[in-house]
Amino acid sequence: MSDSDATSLANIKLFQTLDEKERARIEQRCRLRRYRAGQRVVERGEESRDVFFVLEGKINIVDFTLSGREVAFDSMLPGDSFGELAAIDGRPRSTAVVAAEASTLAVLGHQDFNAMLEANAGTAVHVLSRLAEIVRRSDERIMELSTLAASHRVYAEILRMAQPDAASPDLWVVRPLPPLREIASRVSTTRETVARSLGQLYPTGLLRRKGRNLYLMDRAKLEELVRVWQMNAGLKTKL
Amino acid sequence: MSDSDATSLANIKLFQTLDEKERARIEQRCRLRRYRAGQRVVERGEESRDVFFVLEGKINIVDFTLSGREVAFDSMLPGDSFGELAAIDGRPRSTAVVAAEASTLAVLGHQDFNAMLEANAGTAVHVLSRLAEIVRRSDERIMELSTLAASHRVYAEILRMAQPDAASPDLWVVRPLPPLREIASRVSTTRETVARSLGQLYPTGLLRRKGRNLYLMDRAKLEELVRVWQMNAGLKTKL
DNA sequence: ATGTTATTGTGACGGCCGTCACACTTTGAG
DNA sequence: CTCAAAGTGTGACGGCCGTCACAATAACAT
Repeated sequence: MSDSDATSLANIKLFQTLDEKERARIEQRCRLRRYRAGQRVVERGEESRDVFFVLEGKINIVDFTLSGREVAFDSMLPGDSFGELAAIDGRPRSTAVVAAEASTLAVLGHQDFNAMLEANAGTAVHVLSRLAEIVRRSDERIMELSTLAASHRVYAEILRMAQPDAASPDLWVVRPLPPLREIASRVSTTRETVARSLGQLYPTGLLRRKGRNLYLMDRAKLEELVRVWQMNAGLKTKL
Repeated sequence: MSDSDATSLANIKLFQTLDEKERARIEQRCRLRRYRAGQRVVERGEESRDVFFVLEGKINIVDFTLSGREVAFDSMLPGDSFGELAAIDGRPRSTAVVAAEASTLAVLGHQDFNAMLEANAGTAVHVLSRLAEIVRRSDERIMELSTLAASHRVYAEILRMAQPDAASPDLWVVRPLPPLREIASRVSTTRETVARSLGQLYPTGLLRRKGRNLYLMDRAKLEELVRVWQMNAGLKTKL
């Protein structure tokens, strides 16, 4: 079985410190499951405690308000894992999980997972680091929700998504720009507000949109925008 | 040294699975530090990686906006620990830490802390559980900030603070009610909004205030209030 | 008591943004 | 190409709530 095989755990980040033999043992304890785009993997409040590893596809960690609005928490790509919380503390699932596209997952029971943690300090440290990263990101998001106006949260999210352009230096690009509705759910606002926020910056030349590409003409200036302005600091008048 | 001694780590939750000898070894590696009320223990962005254990007092995990508004994340009481994040992932402090009252802390260097994690699976699992709890709480707060109006976040916080009254059953009480400014910083709003939110419920009889006690006359109904109403659902008209 | 300070209640004002509505554009399937 | 479906831009409206201001009350020392 090659490392690029979709049925192999070799590419899962969590297992990088495991030796070949240990990994094979865990692999035997896993079940493979395939999901179609849009299919629910986990429901909020569920009692299952399995841990999942993404082999192929894209998985979204989300939650829903009573009125049906979606709040996005995270996205998982091949190599990532999720579901550790319930396995660790035995409590119900805190969020739902949806397959964003057709995906292949490996599923490990919580007993096997916890046994692995106890037997292998390296893996436990990996999980610790991962949770630490999640806590930091959550804290940052709470701060953004508490202090930044909606449009600035949009800009902050754009900055996080942007990558340096292959061709020209100093030019950053979000490619492909996801549907505005998705950006909205990541920063807890509406797609209309996202559209208006971006629209406000097109005239200034800071942002430029071409099809599904969004170019950041001056990343530093955009960062400045997000950093300096506080909530209710008079957005419109300062533009 | 007795277990109730303020210089002992015996009451620290993290160490509950350590045997006496191991604990004594860790204790030797700790330094004791005292803080006055209001004193900063850790600054956001700092490069230190020490882990702290609360022996006496009360410690607040907070962050500040550029305009000086405080955002409260958590409070630590004797037996609790904090600062694990930086020790685990080696990155700068994500939030500030302030002594809410005169406090005594034990401080452990990150090398000692990490060595303990590797040597003692039980303690590692404790830390994992603790981080899992933090992640769940953060997710809940993000959901609240994303979907609940400010006044409902206030009610949700009141519900979290309330304890059953010793005397009469079915009566819950927040005792003592902290300054409204503190509640405001926990749910990311202003003290004025907290005052108005509580004030809205006094006439209904759901809440009743006597000095520094806040009585919840009907906990179930208050929970219903928080659960059912969504943001912008027309608060005033429905009261 | 009596002053001093912290805390609380409330009014007024204004802006951000959620909601609804609808036209326009882009995308993608057949 | 053609047409349906998805995505986007924009206007109008209204309410929540952050901000400022100030009075009233509580808390607490001397």
